[in-house]
Amino acid sequence: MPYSFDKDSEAAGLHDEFSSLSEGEGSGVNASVAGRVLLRRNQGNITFAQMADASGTIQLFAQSKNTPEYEQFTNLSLGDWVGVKGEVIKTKRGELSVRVDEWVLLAKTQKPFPEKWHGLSDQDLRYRQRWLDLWVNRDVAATFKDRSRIISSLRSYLEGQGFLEVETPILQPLPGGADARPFETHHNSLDMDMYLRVAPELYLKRLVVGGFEKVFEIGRVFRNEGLSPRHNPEFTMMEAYVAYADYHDIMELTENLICSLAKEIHGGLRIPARESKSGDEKNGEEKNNENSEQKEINLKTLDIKTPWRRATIYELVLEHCGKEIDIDMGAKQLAKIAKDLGVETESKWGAGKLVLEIYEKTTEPNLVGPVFVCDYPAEVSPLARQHRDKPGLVERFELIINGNEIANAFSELNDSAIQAERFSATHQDEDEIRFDKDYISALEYGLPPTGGLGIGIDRLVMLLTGAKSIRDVLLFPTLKPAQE
RNA sequence: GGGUCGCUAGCUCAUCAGGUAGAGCAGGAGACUUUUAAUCUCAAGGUGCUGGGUUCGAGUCCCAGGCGACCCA
Repeated sequence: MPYSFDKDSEAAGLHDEFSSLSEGEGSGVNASVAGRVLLRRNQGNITFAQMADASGTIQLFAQSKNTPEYEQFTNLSLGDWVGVKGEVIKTKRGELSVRVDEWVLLAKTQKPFPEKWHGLSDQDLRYRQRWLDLWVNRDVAATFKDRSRIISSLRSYLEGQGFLEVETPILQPLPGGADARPFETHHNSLDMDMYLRVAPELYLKRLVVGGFEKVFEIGRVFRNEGLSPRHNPEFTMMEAYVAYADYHDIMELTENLICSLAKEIHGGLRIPARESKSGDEKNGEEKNNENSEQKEINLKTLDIKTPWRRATIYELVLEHCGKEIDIDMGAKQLAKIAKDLGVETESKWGAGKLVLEIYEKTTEPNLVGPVFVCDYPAEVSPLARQHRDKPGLVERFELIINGNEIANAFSELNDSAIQAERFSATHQDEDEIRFDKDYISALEYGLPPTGGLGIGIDRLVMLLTGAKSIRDVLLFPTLKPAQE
């Protein structure tokens, strides 16, 4: 079999170029295409095959009288790779085709391809044999093309804003920057334990200390936690830091960035909307009794027109539960309010944790957004800077769109002494592994006022493509090995 | 970690109440000169996720385990 093939046309390109041919007409133009045979219909001295390449599908039209080795062509298996050269024609039934004047088998499939009509639907097999899923379920391939476009647009947007893209350590001596369980590993020749990063945050801020005023990183982070439709142990994070900026500036950056991506992917600010996970369950049952067209209508779009709402946790909780809460109330009173609202609490929790828990349990699940949820308790935000007006709070926001947490950001804490205290106050039960002396030392050299932003790329892709599970935006989601 | 559902031919699915499994497509052989999931004929294809148990007899019932999906923590 050949080592290369001289392909000059893509399936989709041929459809664009020759759509105006009329039935039975030849274009007089020769094309060479290559791809996989996905369907074959033998008809005596004539054979039709549907061939797919990365761009789409095109019909191949072979005839015994002018297709060399016609017999072998009629014996092609579904899944075989072929290269074909011939005139672009439209058949009597109006199907654009490449007439097989020359052809070559490029690779043979040794295993049967999935069924041509029902395809591959077993989720397990689809994830484990993604190479088949990509051919058989073409919308899967489309999602990953969108993912690539989103990341590429994100990168060029930030570069256009003057950001410098950097790479920081994935192997870290201390797992910092997020409250998550790390994966542990060991470096043999240094004979030291190391951790796969849970976030790049602390290194990126070191770089702002180093004078890079606008930096960002897109990279894999690892969290040793459970799997779910929204969690994978390794996922992709984008973090960006802007010197001299505060969280208000970051809200603007975030809004502009995401709108620019939505326009790139959808041509506007209407994005696919999923039914929110809570509350719709019962309605869903009623809807299921109706026909499937009704379901289609339920696939709404969400208009993310700007400006996006900015509201504090306290305003939002008041709106959704009618309860006023405040960080000044103290743990006792907040615990009582939590109890009234049916939120379970633990006695060791402080006021900040209680506020967060009340918000997360009663209010967050009902938010659709886009909304910037602002001003978290300091107690649960050890890397964010204290609020300029309100003691006990920090200048931090999370962005909710379509019921999903898309971004987390703050005015960065740049006071080394306060940061040292926060490190000590959190994770008391985990020894000193979270106390990053080296980072404190960097802060002692002076971090200018800085705004930072983190966006989970997988969730962003889910948002923009309408994917229901994170596994649908990861080519190879984490799975247990199949039984041998 | 808990609950629910699933696992039968390469793929997609059947098998009613327990009686040693059936179809479509794919793969093989053949027919057919414009098909669109082409059609038609013929033959072949199975360690029923694994391991135990109940039973004369288990894909089916029971227990344990594996993997996956969804929900909950």
